[in-house]
Amino acid sequence: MKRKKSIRKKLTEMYSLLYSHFGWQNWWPAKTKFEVMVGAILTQNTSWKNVERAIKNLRVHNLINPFRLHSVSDKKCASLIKPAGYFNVKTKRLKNFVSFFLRRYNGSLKSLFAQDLKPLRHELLSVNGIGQETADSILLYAGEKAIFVVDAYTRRILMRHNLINENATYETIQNIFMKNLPRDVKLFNDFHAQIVRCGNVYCRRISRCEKCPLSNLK
DNA sequence: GACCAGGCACATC
DNA sequence: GATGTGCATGGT
Repeated sequence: MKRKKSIRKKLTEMYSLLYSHFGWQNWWPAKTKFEVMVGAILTQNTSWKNVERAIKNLRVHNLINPFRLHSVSDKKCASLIKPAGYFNVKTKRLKNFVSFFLRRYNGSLKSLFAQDLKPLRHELLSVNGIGQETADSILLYAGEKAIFVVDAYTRRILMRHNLINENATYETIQNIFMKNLPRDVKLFNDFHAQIVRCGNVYCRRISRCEKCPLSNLK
């Protein structure tokens, strides 16, 4: 109980320090919910800068739309998302996801996100190319469901502050946030955004960095 | 030129 | 289950 209380305190303090330093992050950086989902796939193991170029290309060709993206050729799609890397794999993943979205929900965001969190997460994970982080990004940032996204930054920051060890699983890390914070979509949204911002702006290593707003975190 | 980036699936042991 | 590997561009 004591342990749990201290984790809760540490997380709260962490968010408070980040928020004071960076301000509200206004995530996810996308124009539409569908674009959030596309971006979530494109950003797999890739820097956001490169994803932005890919998304821009898709926008120019009017392909940020499930029906049009579904009918474009693989070759064309791959050429447009090339800057995001892994373009052949990601073309397949985008197509897999869009096929699922059209087949199961007729391309309707409303029906997709009318589903409850748990079954929808399960469904998303059954799509080849959508893993836990991608599914959770879609659920939180497009679906506005209260689930915490775990990524490389999240793992690193928790390790840096001794809240996990290096072999902690995705689920373990996710539970640290989910079980110690109020289930608040806005908080989950901005907390994860702050973590990414902090990782991008300051150090990317496990060791602490002096400029980091969390450097004085006890 | 090496190393890394907001992963994931698949093969192999 | 754990561990290794392929996928690929662009920045540092």
